[in-house]
Amino acid sequence: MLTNSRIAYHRHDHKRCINAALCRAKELCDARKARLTPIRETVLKTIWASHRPLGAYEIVDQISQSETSAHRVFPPTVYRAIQFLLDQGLIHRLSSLNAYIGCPFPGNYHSDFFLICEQCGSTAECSDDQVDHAVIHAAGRANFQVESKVIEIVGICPECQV
Amino acid sequence: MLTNSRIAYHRHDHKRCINAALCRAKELCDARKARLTPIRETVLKTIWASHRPLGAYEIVDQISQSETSAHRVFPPTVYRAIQFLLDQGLIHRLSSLNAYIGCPFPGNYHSDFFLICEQCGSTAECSDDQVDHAVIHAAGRANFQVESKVIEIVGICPECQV
DNA sequence: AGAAAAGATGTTACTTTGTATCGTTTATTC
DNA sequence: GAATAAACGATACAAAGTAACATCTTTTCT
Ligand SMILES: [Zn+2]
Ligand SMILES: [Zn+2]
Ligand SMILES: [Zn+2]
Ligand SMILES: [Zn+2]
Repeated sequence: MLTNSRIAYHRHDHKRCINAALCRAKELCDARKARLTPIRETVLKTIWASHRPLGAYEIVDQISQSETSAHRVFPPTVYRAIQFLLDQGLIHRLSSLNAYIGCPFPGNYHSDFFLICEQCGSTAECSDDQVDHAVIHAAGRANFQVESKVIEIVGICPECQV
Repeated sequence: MLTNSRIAYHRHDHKRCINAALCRAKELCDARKARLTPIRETVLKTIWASHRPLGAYEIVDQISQSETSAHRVFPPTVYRAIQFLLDQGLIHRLSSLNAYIGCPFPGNYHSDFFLICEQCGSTAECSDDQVDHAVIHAAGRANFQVESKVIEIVGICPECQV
């Protein structure tokens, strides 16, 4: 099972997460000749501010209030950056929260699911063959051909358990 | 595996689905001393008009335009009915679509997931122990304690496959 | 039966999330 | 360097969901 749960749910040097994510994003965009423009990078950095999913308008507010950005930023600008980052697989959308979170393993194709802590909000991403197989097998019994899946698990993370 | 996929994706006498759902709803609400009021029943019937998930405002429009309802119905009225039906387990919400669908097996506790056809929109509900176990097991490896899950699979239903 | 409490609905106004559109700017291509 | 494509700024709007309050209905208690 591929997961960032060991990091996401525990004390760690989060600057390294941010740096790694930004570096990897540049690499991938370079390789794909996709343009990681300043706003797109700012949005990505804002989303990576923590391991908690961030709403689009929270991103708008964060960026508008930050020192670095001279002027206010408008929703369509942020949504366009979000769309780009989704297309590049650099972030994911959590449907059950209407929020966005950075992908810890972009590039490597993975069919992922999310563990969302209802206490602290921290969210880990996982990729597990057994879950995939179970879903595809169950769908197959209904003669249903799987294209994509949304799997979002809500519960209590190791740090928040008594 | 418990599922209504045999029915939902194929020609069938859908009036029986509707009748069964309404009957079962009355039974359950009676047993629980919950009040299945006229609006609540109308909303349930409207959602059960097909096996395709229906948005809240589509429900508002359907009911407002129907002969039977004298006057226009407002969003909060519908949302309150939706909340009641969700609480009673008579319908489910599909987060990835912002839409609602009738539950084919209310009463029996089931941890369910959905197979959403991207062609025709028809959606089946499934409940499968292997999927449950795979998810709980994967979460367990991250020391994550599962409370609830959102599993929505998008793909092609048997009828829509070439 | 009648009063009081609880539950449900009607209505207005509002919040949150996400887009269509159009004009302008910046980068790429020829 | 002109033409084309891509990205951004800004306004306005659509879609999904809710807060608040008045009114009406049902249930409960005396
Ligand atoms: Zn981190
Ligand atoms: Zn937690
Ligand atoms: Zn049916
Ligand atoms: Zn179909």
